Amino acid sequence: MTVIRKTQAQEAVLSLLEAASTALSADEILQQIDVSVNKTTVYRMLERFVAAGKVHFVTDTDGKAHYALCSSGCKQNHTLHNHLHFQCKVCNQVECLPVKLEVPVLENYEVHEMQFLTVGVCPKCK
Amino acid sequence: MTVIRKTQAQEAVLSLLEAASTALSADEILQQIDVSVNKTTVYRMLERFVAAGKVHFVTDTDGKAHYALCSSGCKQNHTLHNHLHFQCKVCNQVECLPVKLEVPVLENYEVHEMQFLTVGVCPKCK
DNA sequence: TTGTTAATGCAGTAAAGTTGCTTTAATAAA
DNA sequence: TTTATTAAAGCAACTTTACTGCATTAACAA
Repeated sequence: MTVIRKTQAQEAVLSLLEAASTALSADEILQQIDVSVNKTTVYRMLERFVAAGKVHFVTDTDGKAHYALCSSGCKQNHTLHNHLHFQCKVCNQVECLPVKLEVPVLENYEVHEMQFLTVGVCPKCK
Repeated sequence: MTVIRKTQAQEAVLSLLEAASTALSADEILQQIDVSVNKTTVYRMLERFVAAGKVHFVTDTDGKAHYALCSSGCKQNHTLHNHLHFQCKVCNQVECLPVKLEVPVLENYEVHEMQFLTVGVCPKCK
């Protein structure tokens, strides 16, 4: 396994994700970050974090990916993220909800990941 | 409500979706359709079908939308599609699974839609 | 048969993300 | 502390998916 180096950019992105109350898109990260980082760098970084199991993402209905730190309970069953996400149609933010869904075993299927998304209007935007 | 007219292109897309065993992307529809239809037309058509509740879609992890006909059991609880989908990492196909997930009521959230996606390797590709 | 307007086609555009390649800098080794 | 290695960053060009505006065509109701 290749080592992940402690760079200014990576630390900045990680602390952004830590402080965030919602799952951030690459775009949101680029807007909110206080150090100068290239777009490609952010994408590659997130890719590494996901591969390392530090971060997971959900793709919203518009096809945009939103990234969030993996919490302790986040991937209980191996690397599966069986918790619910919510996408607000008004503010376009996506958040992880502390709600786990039970999924029956899918005979003959090999399941690696899960992305459970609910869509509507969040409490703030109602 | 505006009327949906019975055009050659729309009938062709609908019968493609009917015959399909997987949820089709706009691209797959364009490749498989036997009449000459413009890309934009397909997108607008699908948009209409979704608005009319005839069709639903799931966005895969890569951000691409896959469309499937709504079956009778598809939207029992109003317009929610609380069944599971499966995206195969090998053949990149997405299918509707006859598995419904129970979602607890989300206090203070207004839920309009759901997209439940599992990702891995399908029986055919194993 | 005709008028209305839903649906189509075309061209151009936009957003999200990726690729190839070079350069920089974090870290291990000397 | 210096040097070597290579992970990470930066830049520019590109791909894919999808959308927009506008002109044209063709369902279908009257």
